[in-house]
Amino acid sequence: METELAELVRGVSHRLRRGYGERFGPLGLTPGQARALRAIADAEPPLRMVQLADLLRIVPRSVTPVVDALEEAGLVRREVDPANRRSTLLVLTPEGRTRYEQVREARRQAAEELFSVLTPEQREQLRSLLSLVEGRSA
Amino acid sequence: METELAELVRGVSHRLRRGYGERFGPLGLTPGQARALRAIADAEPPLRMVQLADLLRIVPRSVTPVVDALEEAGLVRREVDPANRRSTLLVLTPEGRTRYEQVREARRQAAEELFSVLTPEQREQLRSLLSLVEGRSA
DNA sequence: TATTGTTATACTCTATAACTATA
DNA sequence: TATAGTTATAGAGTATAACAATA
Repeated sequence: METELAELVRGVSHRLRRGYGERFGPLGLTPGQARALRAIADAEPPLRMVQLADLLRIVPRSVTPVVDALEEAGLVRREVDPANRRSTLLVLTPEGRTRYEQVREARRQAAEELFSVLTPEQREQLRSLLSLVEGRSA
Repeated sequence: METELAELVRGVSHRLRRGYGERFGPLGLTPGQARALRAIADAEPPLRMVQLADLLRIVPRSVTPVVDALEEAGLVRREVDPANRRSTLLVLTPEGRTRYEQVREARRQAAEELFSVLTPEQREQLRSLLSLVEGRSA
């Protein structure tokens, strides 16, 4: 019973990831990079590396190559925090802003495709149940 | 809206995988190996490599290292299919059977821990909704 | 010619440990 | 001494391409 639930979660997550991969590929981004770009774009004021790690729930070391890729692609700039020279601020470039809009649309399409079989009420139900499992307020 | 759903699925799946990893570690298995062991143990008659790949929804090439690990651990034996010498049959050893029982209990515990916040009715609801998304009969 | 499985290789995501610069 | 980030390294999971053996 619980086992089957677990397998279903795994399956849906797998499909989701695959859908993202296919849609982000043409944008030159992996799902992880797209996710980081989104976090950086939504942040105000600019994020530091540790904060991004927290948001993505990965260790700071694992953030480095992700930001490296975004920086090489010209989407994000690293800036030294004037207030604390140990810290790095992550600033979106104009190209980054444009790409982010495309990422957002790609995400929307992938999620829409996957969850299109559900009615709005069912989606809300699913969202509520998963929120409970995630331990956030439903 | 759909985006948030997607993020929730991702988070729950991540927790699930982490829970499995912690519990399978002492058994000397990665989550992927445990999953393959389960498929092999449940199969009757014995699976061939391609069939296992199909069940796990990965390409045959990716099955090879998983089965390598299970065979090195003495849990599974590769046998040439007498009916088709190109094929490899995957046979569980007695140790494999024992380990599989432990894996099953570990899985059960991990899933129970994660979904314990839900009532039985809510679990059934969640299972039903995810089944719809997975495109199987709810 | 098609199928089964493997060798070789590579990429994504994530982790731990040790180090540098700064506080 | 503690914090922010990096270099170095590793392991899990997955993929494509080329190939051998068999059908």
